[in-house]
Amino acid sequence: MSVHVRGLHGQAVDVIGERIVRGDNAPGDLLYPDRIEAELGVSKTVVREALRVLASKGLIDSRQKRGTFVRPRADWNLLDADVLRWRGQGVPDEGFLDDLAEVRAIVEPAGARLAARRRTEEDLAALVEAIEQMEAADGDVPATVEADLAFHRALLAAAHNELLTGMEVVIEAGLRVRDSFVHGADHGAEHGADDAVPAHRAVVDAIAARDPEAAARAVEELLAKAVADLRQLIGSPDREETA
Amino acid sequence: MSVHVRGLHGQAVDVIGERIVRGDNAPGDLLYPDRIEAELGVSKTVVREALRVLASKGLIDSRQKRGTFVRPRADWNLLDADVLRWRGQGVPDEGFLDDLAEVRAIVEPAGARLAARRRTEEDLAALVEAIEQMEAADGDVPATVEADLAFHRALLAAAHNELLTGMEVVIEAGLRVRDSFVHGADHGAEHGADDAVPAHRAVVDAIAARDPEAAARAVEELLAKAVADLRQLIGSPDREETA
DNA sequence: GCGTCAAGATTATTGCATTATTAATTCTCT
DNA sequence: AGAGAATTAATAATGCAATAATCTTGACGC
Repeated sequence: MSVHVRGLHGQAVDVIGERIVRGDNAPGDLLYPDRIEAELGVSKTVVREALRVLASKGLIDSRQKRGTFVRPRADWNLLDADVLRWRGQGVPDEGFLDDLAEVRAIVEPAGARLAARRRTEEDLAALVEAIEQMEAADGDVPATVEADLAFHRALLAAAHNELLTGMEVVIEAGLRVRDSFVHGADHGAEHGADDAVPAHRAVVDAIAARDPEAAARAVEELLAKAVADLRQLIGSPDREETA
Repeated sequence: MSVHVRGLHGQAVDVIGERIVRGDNAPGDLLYPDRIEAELGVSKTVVREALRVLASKGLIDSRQKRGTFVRPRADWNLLDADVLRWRGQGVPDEGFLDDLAEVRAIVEPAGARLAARRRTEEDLAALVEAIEQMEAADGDVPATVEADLAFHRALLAAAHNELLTGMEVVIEAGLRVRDSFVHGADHGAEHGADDAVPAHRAVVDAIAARDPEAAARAVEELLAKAVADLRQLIGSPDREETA
C-alpha cells in the first residue's frame, strides 16, 4: 500500500503507479479510467482519487478532451517515497542501484560531518540503540534491515537539518533493494553482513568524539563496504570509468 | 496552484497545504472537511481529493471515527516540491534558509564533480546557454532567477544521476526564496547579483575541462557568495558556531 | 472483565451536470 | 478553388449531490 494513504484508493495508487514506473505505460500513453475501473473492480471515484495522487507525484497529467496520459520521465518526482519504492520492487532498472549508492555517498558523509558537530546526547543514544538493535537481530535479515535503517535515520537526524533528514527516503530505498537481493540470492553461509557492526560503531565513536572528518571517513568506509557486498552479491561491474 | 495538479482541486491543495505548513493547524489538530467545503465554496469531492493529495505528501492522516488530522512534522515530505514552495512563501521559518543553503552546499559541489566527469557536449551547451540567458536578463530579477535556475538544473543534469537531478526542487526553493527577499528589500543600486556571471562561468570552464575538483571548488565559491549576498540582504547572522 | 451494540466519522458507489479543449465544419476572402 | 479564420460539435475531464457501506471507538449491559 502507498506509504501514507490507506484504503482501496491507496491500493489503486500502488497498482497504477507501479505500472507506470515499470514502463507498462510509456510516457505519452493514455490511461483509460473506465478500463482501470473495471480492471481493478473499483468505482470511478477511487480511480480518480488515485490518479490525482499520481498527478501530484508528477507521473501523469490529465487534460480535458485530451485524456489522462503519462508524463515524460523528467517530470516524475523521483525523490518521492512511493516512486522510489515502485522502482525498487521488481527488477530494478540498471542505473537505479548506482544512482542510489551515489547519492548516499554524497549525502551521508556530509550528514555525518554535521552530526559530529551538532549531535546531542539524545542523538547519540539513538545511534547506540540502533547498533544494539543490529546486534540483537543477529542474522535475521528483516530485523537487520530495520536496524540498519534506524541507524542511518538517526545519523541524518543528528545533523539537525530537516531537509537532509528528508533524504532518508533515498536511504530507505537503497536498503530495501539490498534486502530484496539478499532474499533472492542463495548466498552460502553468512552474506558478510554480520560484521557490519564494527563499521557502524566507528561512525558512532567519531560522532561521539565530535570529530567531523573522522565521522565522514567512517561513513564512507561503511558505504564502500556496502557497495562491495552488494556488487559481490549480484556480480555487477562498477559503473564508473576506472579513472 | 499546486505544481502538477490543475483545477479547483489543485487550488484547494494549495490553500490547505499552505495553512498546515504555516502552522495554522498544528500537528494533531483536526481538519473539518465540511467546514473547508463551505469556506472554499467547493464540493465534498474537491475537498476529499485535496485531502488525499495532502495525505500522500505526509501532511495529514485520516482515520475513521477519529477524523482528519495534521501529522507530526517528522512525517512530512519535506522534499516535496509543493511543501518546499509553501514553506518558502510567507515568512520562512528560521532554520529553513540555513537548511536550504546547507543542502545545496552538500549536493551541488558533488554534482559538479560528477558533471566534470560525465558531461556530454549537450550538457555543456545547456550550461553555456543558461549563462547567456543570465547575461541577457541583465538586472531583470525574474529573468535572472529563471536563468540561474536553468543553470543549476543543467549542472545537476550533467551529473547524469536521476536522483541527484531530483534535488533540483531544493535548489529551486532556495532560489525562489532569495528572489522573494530581493523583491521585498529596498536595495540601493545593484544588489550585487550582476557580477554572478563570472563565478558561473568558472564552473562551466572547470566542467568543460573535465576537472572535477576545480568544478567542485568553483561551485562552492558560487554558493558561498550567494549565501553572503543573501545574508547581507537580510542581515541574519551565521547559524554555525564560529569554529 | 468481556462481549455487544450503537454512534460517528471516513470511505466507497452512483448518476448527472458542467466545463474546457480539440477537431471538424463552415464561412469568408482572395 | 484554395487558404485561413470563425463557428460548432464531440469528447473527456471536472465538479456536484445523495446514498450506502465500512470501520473505530466508547458505552452499555451481562
